[in-house]
Amino acid sequence: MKLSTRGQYATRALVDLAMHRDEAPILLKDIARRQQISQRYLEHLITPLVAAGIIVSTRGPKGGITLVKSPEEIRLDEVIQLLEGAIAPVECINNPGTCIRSRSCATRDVWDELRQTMTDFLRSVTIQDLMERQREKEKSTEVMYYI
Amino acid sequence: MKLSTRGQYATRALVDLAMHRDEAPILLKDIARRQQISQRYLEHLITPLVAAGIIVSTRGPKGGITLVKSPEEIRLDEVIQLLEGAIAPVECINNPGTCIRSRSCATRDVWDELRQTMTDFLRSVTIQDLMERQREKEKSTEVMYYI
DNA sequence: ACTTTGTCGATTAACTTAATCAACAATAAT
DNA sequence: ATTATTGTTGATTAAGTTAATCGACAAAGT
Repeated sequence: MKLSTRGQYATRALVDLAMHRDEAPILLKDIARRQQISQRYLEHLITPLVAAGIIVSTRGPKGGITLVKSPEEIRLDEVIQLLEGAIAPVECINNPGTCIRSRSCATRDVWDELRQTMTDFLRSVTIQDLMERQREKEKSTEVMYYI
Repeated sequence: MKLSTRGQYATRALVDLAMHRDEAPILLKDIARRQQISQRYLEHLITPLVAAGIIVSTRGPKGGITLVKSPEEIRLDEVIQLLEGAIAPVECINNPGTCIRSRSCATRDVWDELRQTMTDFLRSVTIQDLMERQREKEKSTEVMYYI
């Protein structure tokens, strides 16, 4: 019951992008360094975000990627769905055909309710929320050092 | 973000066991046939359930497995945890040491809230609930045939 | 031209999953 | 006692997935 690194990294990349929005476009290299993600790997995670119109990329010197959808409109369920495919705790939720028991299976109904619960939660969190939480965390850390 | 077949099959096996409780002990062979699970595979899935005291097994003729914990006391979060390990959408939830960002990572906090949301939902569902839902489904199916 | 920066498809090593198999242990029936 | 039945356990394996990495390429600014 794990999220792959694709969803995790893409989320971190988007928060990073939101936090440095005033310096856009941002280099993949910088996101990779700050978020400790392999740049080669990150390149592949960016593609679906561009395709979905969440970010745009510009090549060449002074290029990089830029957040175009506003952070409060980017919800985690969308990010996860884009990077990992449909949220579904079991295969038969998306493809009922893969199991002949689908129509009459009570456990399947419960997995579908679990899917709904997870989706509802993820939909309630935006990149804006994550950015604010991160700012808050960093502020606390400063205070900690101060003490 | 998938449950493995271990959790799915074990859940189905427990519901099957609850539905045939009056005929206990139940043969693994029969559960495997009714639930369309490989018997060889199922053998491995019942071990943790025995270890947790949810079922007991008796060998030899007239043997099989018997539910000893009552169905309304068996919660799905326990079943999933036993078969798949701790519920955690990302590795750093259980092992904060695997990622040095753990202490200062806002996304990690959100994954932990997701874990809590999932756990709460799974804890709210018991094998008894699933058994009743299954009975209800089978009743509806009969009516369907009737029409 | 040349450098910078993103894009894309192919490949790969490591890991996980979902089984399967064989040898074994316990128990009931005869 | 012997035999048939039933669960137990550890080893093995084929297939699939994950998390990268690599190289060749395309676009854009200087």
